[in-house]
Amino acid sequence: MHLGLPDSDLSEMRSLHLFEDMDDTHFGSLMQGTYVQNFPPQIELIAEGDRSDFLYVVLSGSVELFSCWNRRESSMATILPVSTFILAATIRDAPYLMSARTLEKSRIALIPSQDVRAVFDLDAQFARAIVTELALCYRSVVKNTKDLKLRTSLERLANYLLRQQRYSGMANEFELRLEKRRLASVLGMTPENLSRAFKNLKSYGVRVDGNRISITDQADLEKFAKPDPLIDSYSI
Amino acid sequence: MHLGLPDSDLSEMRSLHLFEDMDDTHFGSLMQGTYVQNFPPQIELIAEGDRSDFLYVVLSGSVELFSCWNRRESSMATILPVSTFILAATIRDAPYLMSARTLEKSRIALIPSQDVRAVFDLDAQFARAIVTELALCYRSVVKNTKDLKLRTSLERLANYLLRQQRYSGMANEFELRLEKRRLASVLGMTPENLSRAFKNLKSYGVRVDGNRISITDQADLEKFAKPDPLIDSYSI
DNA sequence: CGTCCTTTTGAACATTGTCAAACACTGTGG
DNA sequence: CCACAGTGTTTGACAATGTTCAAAAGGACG
Repeated sequence: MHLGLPDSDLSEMRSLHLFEDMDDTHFGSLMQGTYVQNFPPQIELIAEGDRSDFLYVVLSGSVELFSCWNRRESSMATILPVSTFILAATIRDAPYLMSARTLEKSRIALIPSQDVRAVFDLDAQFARAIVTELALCYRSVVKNTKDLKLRTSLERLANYLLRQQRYSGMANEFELRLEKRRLASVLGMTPENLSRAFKNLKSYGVRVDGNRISITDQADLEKFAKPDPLIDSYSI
Repeated sequence: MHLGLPDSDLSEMRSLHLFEDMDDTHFGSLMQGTYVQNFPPQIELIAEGDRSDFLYVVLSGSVELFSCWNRRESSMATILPVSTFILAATIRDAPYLMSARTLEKSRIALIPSQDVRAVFDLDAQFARAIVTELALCYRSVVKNTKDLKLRTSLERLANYLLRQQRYSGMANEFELRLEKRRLASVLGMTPENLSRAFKNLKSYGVRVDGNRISITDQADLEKFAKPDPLIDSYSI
């Protein structure tokens, strides 16, 4: 028997772009089959190749999307609250292309994929929101591809730091929100190479102390990194 | 004064997945502002950063999507008839992330972006088709990212050849449909490196004669390439 | 035939990955 | 409190991979 979600979860879900403008009834029927669960860290939520039975929403904590091939693994993205993941597989009713694991203790909602597809056909606002969201995801993957193909690993790291700095309100000092080994994988390099890359950035005014980064010469770092809105912006 | 499109163009556009199931009236109003043009080879159709005023459809010929940063250029995709490109930018009304140029003499339709967005809200079938198409595009970029991050350039080339072979009906001999320098850029390597990579694949049963590829030891090549549907399939 | 462009080749170089070991940090259990 | 194991990070030496530059070879085309 399904008991329904707590109001706090419901209102949090409702505030997501994806569900914001949709009809109350439709939101209700979407939530009917939805359940919310707490997961400990390092739990594998889905494996690539699995059938896409659910659309996932991270309510708190964080989730890593990663992929494997031939005993190699690569970190593809980090999902922070509140956002969905694995939307495209849900839409296409196709197997997941990426695996997902919790990075920390996380509260996660699972919405049955077939309900998402059904409500899509009923609710034009919801359809509009899904398309907008999906187009954003698409563009963020394209930016990532440009980052990978047009930049060296040192340039990728420099631009990553500038993006994180912007995220932290342009402070000269901020914390890496990712383990270094995971950051290395995100940037498409080995941990050893990342360690050396940090050293190389010293000459452009980057100090590193554990997870604490300080940018001592903003102009110099930017001159080297050459950030570009068509690669490094979040929202455009 | 707009004269309307020739019937042959109209029916070709209509046969696109994107427009197949939509209402006649809506298709008509979408086509009203659309015009079709023939372009010579090597014409730059759009530049990254431009406002996304049109959704493009390649009716014949071919188009390369590419990106630039810091005087470097990378080939992102090749668009073959009949398909659209730059859909996500159109949906989000955001600047293009990629530039596009014709590779050969091409016939191309331009649909005003605002009309696409307007008809999206009127026609549920069309909305559904756009989401499905966009999800497919998203997944193909994700696969490309996995290819780039999880494989060496030699492995990428080997799997590219296997994909092309499948595209050519599993023939043991087929033609590269891309200039080698362009293929190198698509695969994220230099032309020199590609040339050497072809040589290295000799030991896995790959013969190269100009643009003609023959695979003399299928099993051996596959054993090396380890193709994976979650990276190398077109449609899943 | 000469010109332009692509492709190939060679050699030097730069970057990145691998492996092994040292180091640092964390939390556990004595 | 300390010793210890476990994990993540850094370092060094080396190997593999990829790039750059220069030059030669091959094709397409006027």
